Amino acid sequence: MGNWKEFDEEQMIASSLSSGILDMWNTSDYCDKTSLGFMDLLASHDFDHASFLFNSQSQSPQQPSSVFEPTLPSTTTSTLVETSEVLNLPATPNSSSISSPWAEHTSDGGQANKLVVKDEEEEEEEKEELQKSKKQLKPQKKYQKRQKERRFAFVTKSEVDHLEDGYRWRKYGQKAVKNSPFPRSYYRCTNTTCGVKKRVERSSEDSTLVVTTYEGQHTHMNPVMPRGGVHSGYQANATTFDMPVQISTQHNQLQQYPYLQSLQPAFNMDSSFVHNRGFQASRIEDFGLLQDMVPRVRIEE
DNA sequence: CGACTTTGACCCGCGC
DNA sequence: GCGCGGGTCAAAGTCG
Repeated sequence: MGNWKEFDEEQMIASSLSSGILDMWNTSDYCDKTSLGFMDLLASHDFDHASFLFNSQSQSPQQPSSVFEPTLPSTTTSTLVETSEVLNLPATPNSSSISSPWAEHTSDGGQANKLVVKDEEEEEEEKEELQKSKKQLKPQKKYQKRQKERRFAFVTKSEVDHLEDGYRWRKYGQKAVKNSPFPRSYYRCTNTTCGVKKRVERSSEDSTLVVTTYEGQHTHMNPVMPRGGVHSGYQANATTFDMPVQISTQHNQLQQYPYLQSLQPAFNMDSSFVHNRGFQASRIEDFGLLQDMVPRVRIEE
C-alpha cells in the first residue's frame, strides 16, 4: 500500500481521533453506539473541528472497543485519517475560536496536537506557482495538473466495499494496487457541479477493512437516498443550520442507511451544539459506522 | 434509454 | 530518459 505512506503521521492522528471521539461520548454520557459528531465533521470536511476532536484525545487513555458492541449484521468499524494533503479549501470561519468542554479538558489546552493546515496550504501554493511558471513553456496537455484537494480517509470494517453514504457516485476507474490482491476503485460524485471524489480499497493486511478516501467538498444538496429517494433539504456544504431540524429530517433516512450519519453535511459546531446533538441523537436507534469502533487500526507497516 | 460499470489506454509525477 | 505506479478518460458493455 505504497499510497498510504503519505499517511504515516495520520495513522497516529487516526488512532487519536478514535480515542477522541470515544472520549467525547464518555464525557457527554453518550455511548449509544452512534457515530454522530465525529464522522460528521470529517465527512463534512470540517477539519478545524475535527482537529478539535483530535485535541481532545490527549486527555484520556483509549477506551476499550467493547463499548461499541455491534448490533447490525454488517457492522462497521471506522478510523479516521486526515491526509496531510489538505489544500484548496476555504478556511472555516470559526476555526480560530473553537470552544468545547472537551478541549478544556485537554492537559495542554488543546495545543500540542493541533493539526497544522494553513502552513501547508501556503507552502503548496508557492510550490504550485513555481511549477506553473515552469510549465508555461510547455504546450497545454490534455490533462491538467491535478489540484490537490483536501482529503481524508477512514477505515471501515465492512463486507461491502462501497458503502452508501447518501450521495450518488459514479465509478470511473479501477486499478490494481501494488502489493495488494484487492483493486482500488475510483468514484466521482454524479452531480456535474460537484468535484468530490472518493477512492475505495480493501486493506491488504485485513480484508475485512475497507479504506475510503474522500477528496473535495460537495457543493450541492445531499440526495440522501441513492436512487430516486427523498431529498432531505439540507445543503451539503452548508456552514450553518439548525441541528434539531436536521436530526428530525434525517431520522427516517438514517434508519435505512445507518452510516449516512457519518457522512452528513457541514455545520458549525460549538459546545452547545455538540451537547444538543448528543442529546437529540441519543433518541435515535443504534446504528453507525463507529458502533464497534476499534481504538487503533494499523494501516501500514 | 438513461444511468452506471468495466476496462484498456493514456497521462502524469517521481525515483533511479 | 526510462520505467513504474497512481490516477483519469472514454468507449463499450450491462442493467433495470
